[in-house]
Amino acid sequence: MGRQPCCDKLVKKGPWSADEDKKLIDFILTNGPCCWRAVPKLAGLRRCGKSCRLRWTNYLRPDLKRGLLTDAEEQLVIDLHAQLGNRWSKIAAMLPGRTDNEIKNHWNTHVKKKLVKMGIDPVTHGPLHKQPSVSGATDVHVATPAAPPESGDNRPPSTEKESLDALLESSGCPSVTSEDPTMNSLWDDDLPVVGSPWPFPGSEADFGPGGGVPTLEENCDWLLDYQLFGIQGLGLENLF
DNA sequence: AAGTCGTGCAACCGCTCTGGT
DNA sequence: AACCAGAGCGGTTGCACGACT
Repeated sequence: MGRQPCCDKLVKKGPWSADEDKKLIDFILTNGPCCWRAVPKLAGLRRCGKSCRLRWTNYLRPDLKRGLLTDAEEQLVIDLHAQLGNRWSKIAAMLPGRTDNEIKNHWNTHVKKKLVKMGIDPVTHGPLHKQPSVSGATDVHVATPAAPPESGDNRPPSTEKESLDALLESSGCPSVTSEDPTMNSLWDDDLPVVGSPWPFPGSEADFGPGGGVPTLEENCDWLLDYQLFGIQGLGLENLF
């Protein structure tokens, strides 16, 4: 017996229209992000609940940063990937304003190639079997993996928290694994809920100008999108 | 100018995890 | 302990768009 489809076949698929976005935003702002299965029905959308959740978390969330990852962010992604493997949601949790999907895409389209070009295996972060072509190598620092990610459960070993701590310190980031609530919750597998403020101290210092949780001003692109929808005055200020 | 190719990103699919009963 | 439903995650796909020929 096959698995039951998560939603009926009448649901719309493909790109979201501005009107659908507006309905979803309107609903989430009023009711908060909960009960995703019920969201499309209550919001008047012919979409799968899953699709709504994805659209919100990857595109509509007000705390999202837009645009390419900065060098510092990319470096952190590489380091974290060396420690965590393909656990994109965990990696994304360390990069305020970035989504797992965005990081995953960036990894697959940019970083992978970059590492291969440098003769580094993007999976194990060790040297490739082929002799690395030194030409074209950049100054990207690659962490020595505490343990190569294994298929299936690639959770960090018990000493990994300490090694990541040292890693972040050495790369200019403050030690967040022991004091930082976000990092602690990360290791505790108890992440902040979507929509809650990021407890990420000194994020601008960590990620440079424009880093960290975007301010209202920094989200002007996002707000401009809303202006296009003509839905000003929805109480967005309550989200900040 | 037209066609082809490569790249980037949004979105979907299916599996796993988690909490409730 | 077993089962079920919903949520979350990671892999993959498909399309739009720009670069190149």
